[in-house]
Amino acid sequence: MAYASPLPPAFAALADPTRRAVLERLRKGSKTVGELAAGLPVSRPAVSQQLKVLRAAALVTVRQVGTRHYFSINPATVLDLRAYLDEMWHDAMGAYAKHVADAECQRGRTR
Amino acid sequence: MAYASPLPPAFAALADPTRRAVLERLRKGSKTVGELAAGLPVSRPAVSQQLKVLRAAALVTVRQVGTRHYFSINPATVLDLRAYLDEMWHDAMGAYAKHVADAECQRGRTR
DNA sequence: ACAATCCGTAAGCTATCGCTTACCGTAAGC
DNA sequence: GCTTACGGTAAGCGATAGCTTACGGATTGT
Repeated sequence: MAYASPLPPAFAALADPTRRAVLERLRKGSKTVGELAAGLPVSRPAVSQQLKVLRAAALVTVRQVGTRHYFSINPATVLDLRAYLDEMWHDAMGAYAKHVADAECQRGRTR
Repeated sequence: MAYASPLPPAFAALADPTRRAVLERLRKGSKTVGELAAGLPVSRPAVSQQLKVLRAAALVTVRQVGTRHYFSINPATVLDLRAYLDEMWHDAMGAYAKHVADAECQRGRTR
């Protein structure tokens, strides 16, 4: 519990291919806006806008050095998303086990 | 590795609030379309369309009994998403550690 | 055979998303 | 002080997402 508030924007942020491509390029370390845009098929302002979304979702953080803005992945939010999916997986497995058990019980009764 | 192909639609599917609400109601066990729609602020066809998206993303499975369609969470895909985020978290932590080490080295050199 | 239940699909509309171009502010270098 | 590099923001546009209503197909029960 207590994962309600900040996660929806994070999941929404992960929906866009460009944003996922940005995150992929940040996995190995921080990069500037220009560096990111150079390796992507969209313009620099587009990357800047997507970084704004990623920052609002707390998926990345910025570190400014002169005029350069170095963006990095925020591991905490990634961990929160992972935990949310972990709980969902756990619940789904539990529900599946219960379903199988019920079916087994049903077979026993009608045997 | 090997998580490239099916995950993008799954992440995109998790972006919509209605679809996340559907998944939330499936955590405790399978439900029919009508049952899901009854607890949501949208129409039944809307739920049906969202279930189609979730099914295409392999996030849910269907089990048909007569005219009823029981939907359940597909734990395998949830696990795949979790693993992807796990790797991303791991890489991001590694990059951060390397960054800290470099900064430390830099301080030592200029001291 | 007929009525009722359950659900998927088609058509259409509105809102939002993501991109581009153009512009402006800020910090470093000569 | 002026120029150059770097990047955030505004305006505008085309494409897409998600919803609604209306319809049709399939199964169950009488």
